[in-house]
Amino acid sequence: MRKFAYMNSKLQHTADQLKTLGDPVRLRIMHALVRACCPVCVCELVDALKLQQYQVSRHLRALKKAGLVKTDKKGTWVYYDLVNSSEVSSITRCLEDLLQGEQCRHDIEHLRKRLALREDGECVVGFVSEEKLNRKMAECGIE
Amino acid sequence: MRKFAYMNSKLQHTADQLKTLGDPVRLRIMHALVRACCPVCVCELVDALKLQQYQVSRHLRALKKAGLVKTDKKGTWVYYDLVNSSEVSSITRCLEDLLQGEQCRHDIEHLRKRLALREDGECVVGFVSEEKLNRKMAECGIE
DNA sequence: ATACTATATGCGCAAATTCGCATATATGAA
DNA sequence: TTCATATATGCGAATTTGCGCATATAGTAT
Repeated sequence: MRKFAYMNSKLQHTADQLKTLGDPVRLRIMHALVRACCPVCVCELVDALKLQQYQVSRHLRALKKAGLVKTDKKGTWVYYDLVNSSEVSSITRCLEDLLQGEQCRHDIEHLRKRLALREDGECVVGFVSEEKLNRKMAECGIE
Repeated sequence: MRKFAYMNSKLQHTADQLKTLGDPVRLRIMHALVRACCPVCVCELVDALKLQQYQVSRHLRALKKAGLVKTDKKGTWVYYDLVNSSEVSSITRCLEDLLQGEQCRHDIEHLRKRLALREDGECVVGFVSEEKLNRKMAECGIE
């Protein structure tokens, strides 16, 4: 970002947030967090979105810098969640409108399977293969 | 924008729109259009936002490319207005939330004065000085 | 201590964006 | 035609961004 007269103003802050959202991967991450309705850790997002770990990590950092997500570290795992503010709520409401329909359906489906691997609501495995995911789902009798 | 596997998808389209909005000047333009509740021409925006003509023109082009605004040419004047779609409505609703309060208040105030110079709802002057604007407002007994 | 795993980040390159300046285009008037 | 005005845009330099690769950091377990 360049220097503007109104740098650091709320207007600039809002612009930064929207600009940060202006990326397909970050939209997918935000959408996943909205739909998950709970904090999600990096490895779960990596599996759900089928991206490289460094990609997810870096995009999450951008979202955090923009004040859109917050972190909660639990041991080795870092859980990301939407910031709880009227500002971010307005944005996520808009995203739900814009991303409705078929968009990101695969992400949400994969995320659902991945979250099923949790124990006591906590992530207990790292990056996981597609096969393991499906095996686990079969075991649980889920779909 | 770079090439993605999902280039040209609706997801990319949404990302493009949000990215386009991720600029203070473009936010001010969008906000002005929302508040104006009517098509506004370039010279009116230039006066309202106190920016260079080429700046406003180029930002408007970006907004148009992103499918956020549309144009209606009447003689030399080109009127810009918000695109009428559920998509854009969702976005403008969000912007109203995010930009509420003191933000862009000056823009709206200036725009109001500038629109008072219209005759029969049409723009009849080009770029106008601050003094002329205030004189006209005084004549009209407005404010 | 070592090994393993989850997450974060430094580096470098290529592509994209922004901005100011100048100028082009287009419409209307004299 | 010529002039004036409203709008759009080509150019080039500086900045920013996204990505891949490799690696660093940090927590856990043995």
